[in-house]
Amino acid sequence: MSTSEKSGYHHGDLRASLLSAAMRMLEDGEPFSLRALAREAGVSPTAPYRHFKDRDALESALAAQGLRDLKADLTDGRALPESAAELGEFAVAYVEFALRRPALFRVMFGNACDTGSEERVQAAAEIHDLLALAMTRVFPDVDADALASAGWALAHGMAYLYMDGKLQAQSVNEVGDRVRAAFAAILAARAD
Amino acid sequence: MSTSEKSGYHHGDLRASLLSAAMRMLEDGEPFSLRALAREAGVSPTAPYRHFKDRDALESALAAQGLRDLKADLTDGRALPESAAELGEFAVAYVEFALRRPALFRVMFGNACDTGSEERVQAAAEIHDLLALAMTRVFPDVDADALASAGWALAHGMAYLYMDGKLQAQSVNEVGDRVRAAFAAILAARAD
DNA sequence: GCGGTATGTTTACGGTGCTCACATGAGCGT
DNA sequence: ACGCTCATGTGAGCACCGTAAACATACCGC
Repeated sequence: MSTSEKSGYHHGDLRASLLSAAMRMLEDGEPFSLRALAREAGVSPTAPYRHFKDRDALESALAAQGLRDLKADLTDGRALPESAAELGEFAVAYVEFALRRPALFRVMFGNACDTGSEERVQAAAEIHDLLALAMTRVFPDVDADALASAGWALAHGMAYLYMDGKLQAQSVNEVGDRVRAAFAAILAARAD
Repeated sequence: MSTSEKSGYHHGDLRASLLSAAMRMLEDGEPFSLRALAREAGVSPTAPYRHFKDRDALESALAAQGLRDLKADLTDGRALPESAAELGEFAVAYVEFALRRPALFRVMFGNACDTGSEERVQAAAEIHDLLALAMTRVFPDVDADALASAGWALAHGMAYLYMDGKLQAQSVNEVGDRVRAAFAAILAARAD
């Protein structure tokens, strides 16, 4: 019945077990290996290959899940931004997601994502559309593509700079403040 | 005399050979391993450990060199930006560096850089100062720290998004145009 | 019940980073 | 010129990794 059911030889729901073990390891900051996942699931080292062609395939599944989680973070309990301030909160949520689950974030964005995984490209497209929609809602007058790229890049860049320690802050709250401040500052700057 | 001098047992300038071999591999897109570097230098697999404590130490040396190269790209043959447009060119140069040498760029920025390498932290600080200086020159009226972070994050984010295929373009020139457009768009957007 | 197939196992290969004990030889003080 | 020392390079070996091929099991439709 449940995923914890074990019938001896057959695991029952190995694919899901592998994914959730991988997710847990990513969030615990442990590096994960296919063999470690197999160990965790109590299964032989090569069993994962029955469910994933190779490591990349498993990572793509993780990435897709992560992208869906990120989208949920950005939409649940929050209306689409209507003002610059709300847009800033959007960015804060984006960066906080990255800082809360940095290893997952790297898996989600940190490679060329060569269209191999259908669910992954779709999840990525949804994020892209969501961000573009948010930007154009708030600033309908400006070149939509360029502005959407700029907004995404700003949040994405701050996420990476804090994840990688190039920018530093005492707490997650402080990071949030800095992200808000950065958004406000660049919107206040006038290109004359 | 030159570094190609070999006296049999002793290599002569192994440290430099390892670094330049690693740099070449990074730029050729090959993944590099300490053992591969040793092979390249015609030396035993463990010889590199006489010059680098571990892989991270070697990567830190590469990162430091990369950061110096990036700084040179941003300063040589270019005055410090005086206008928003020149600031955009600054960002374009930053992104083009990342796209020209993506693997190196990841080594430079893609980890927590735990202050282990003196030359690395200094090189990183110089980049940081340079970018902050550029931003505050152009926009002296706005919160300097926040604006510097925003400008850096914008360029950094665009670099990553294009490197990782989340944004796409036909050519490097087109990427440059998009970066300029993104800068222009966000500077044109008004927080009301 | 039977057979095909999805799933898991075993064994094996070549690669990795890294450690430790050992070999070499360049440079220095005498 | 001699001999020591110590930086540099070697070799064997460990524990891992991703992946492939051949084999074992047991679930499911006929």
